[in-house]
Amino acid sequence: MASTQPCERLSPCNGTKMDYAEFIKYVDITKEDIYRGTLEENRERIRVKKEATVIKNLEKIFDATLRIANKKGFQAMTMRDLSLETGLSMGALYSYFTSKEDLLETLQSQHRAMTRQIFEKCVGEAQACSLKLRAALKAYLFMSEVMQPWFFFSFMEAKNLANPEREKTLAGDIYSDMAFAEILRQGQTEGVFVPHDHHLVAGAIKALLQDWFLKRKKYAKLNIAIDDYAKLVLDLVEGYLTPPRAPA
Amino acid sequence: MASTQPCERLSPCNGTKMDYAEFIKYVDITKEDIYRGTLEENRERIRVKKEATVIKNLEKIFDATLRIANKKGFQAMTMRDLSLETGLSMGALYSYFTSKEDLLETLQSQHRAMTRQIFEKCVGEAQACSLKLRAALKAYLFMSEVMQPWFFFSFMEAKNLANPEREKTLAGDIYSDMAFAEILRQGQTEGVFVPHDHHLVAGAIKALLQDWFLKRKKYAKLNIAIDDYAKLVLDLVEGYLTPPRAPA
DNA sequence: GTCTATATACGGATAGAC
DNA sequence: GTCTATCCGTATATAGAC
Repeated sequence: MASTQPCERLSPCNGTKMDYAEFIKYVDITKEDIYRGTLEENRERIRVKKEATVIKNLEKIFDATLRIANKKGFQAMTMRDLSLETGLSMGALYSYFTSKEDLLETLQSQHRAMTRQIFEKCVGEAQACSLKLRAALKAYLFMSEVMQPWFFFSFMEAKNLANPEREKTLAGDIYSDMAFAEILRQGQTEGVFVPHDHHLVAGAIKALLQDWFLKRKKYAKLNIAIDDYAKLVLDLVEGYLTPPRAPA
Repeated sequence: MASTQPCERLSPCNGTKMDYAEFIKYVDITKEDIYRGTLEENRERIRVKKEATVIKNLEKIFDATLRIANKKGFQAMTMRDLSLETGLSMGALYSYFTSKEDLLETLQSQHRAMTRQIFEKCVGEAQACSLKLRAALKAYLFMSEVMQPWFFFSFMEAKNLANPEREKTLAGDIYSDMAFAEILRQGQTEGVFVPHDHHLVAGAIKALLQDWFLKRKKYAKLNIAIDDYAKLVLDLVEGYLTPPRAPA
């Protein structure tokens, strides 16, 4: 709304030095945009009219669902659990979605929309391959931290989706794999990285990044900060991709 | 039974060159021992007497459970699904466990017993740290391949367990983390590896290894062989732990 | 040991009052 | 918009025949 110049907008992509603190601010802005956007799309299914009410309750419902489902699984969560946790009655819940499965799909699609949009914005602008790699890596990692419950949920419940939705989630996963692989390919072409299997290394990067949101508690217990973790992954990958200095 | 000398037994640990093919033979031997052992332990709960029948049906039940649950989740699997898939009636099923939850726990404990025993046997004998690291890494990876459904199941359903069992599974996970960390610590002490955070790097190794059983289909589609994957992980980790050669 | 038939309860979903 | 009360299918688990 405020007339800000483009350059005023935080731009985490242009920096190899971006850390998590900077990233948070950037994401909080865009997350609301996306959230509101998705609600518009799904407006048909929602019987409640007043927008403020919808936003408030949907957030309650999403939060509660993620909390319960990430503890004992979405299937094991009953609508009565959800009713208790949100403070909304069964009837009220069902005015925000048509079925339990519908709720699952909405959550997944919301997650896809958020991640894809943020990820693209973060990686898009970067220039040199090595910077691009760092930008993509941090974008994914930091995103998974801000939205940890979403990432965890999406990963764990992906296989339980029915087919049209299952494919979409899979596609989203492949998409980020491809994004990494493409950066690697480009880097190899330019001679910045040593020859390697792009898809294999891209997969390894993703595996390392996903571990952060899959085992968040473990890392908290070990007192490992996210910026340190980002550095480890970068060091591992760059050590592999960057040729050891030739003897003088 | 046959009087074989100890040295005749396959010993995958002594080799940096061990590959997957060798490993399979080794594991097939021990897996049956363990299997039979666990059955002895749980004998009380099982109402069926004839041992051959028990073994045959338990294997059917375990296989079917893993197949169904890994597709749509253990909670979503009904006992009728299981009855259909095994060819056993509901009544027959319940003579092998007391409840659905009991089945879940039996599976998890069976998995813990198998992995722990094999892992220890594989790592125990190795000597130098760098060899030990390779042995442990391959032991875990190859094990997860031979018993992929078990590993996948255990990972995905861990959070759905009730507390006494949940703790045990967590402990098993920490155990292998510690095993790696201990090797790393020793290696650093001996000056073989550069200084690093043992637990952090151990976690990274595990993350890479687990990706193999979590996304087996992806790797199959990419035509990546397990021995190649082992090499990638080793290269990544050794590149990080081993100092770049000093300029001549 | 395994089957069929069934008791019992629980979960998803809705109707209709407020 | 939200609640309470309730319907109905389905899931776990068992009883008892063979």
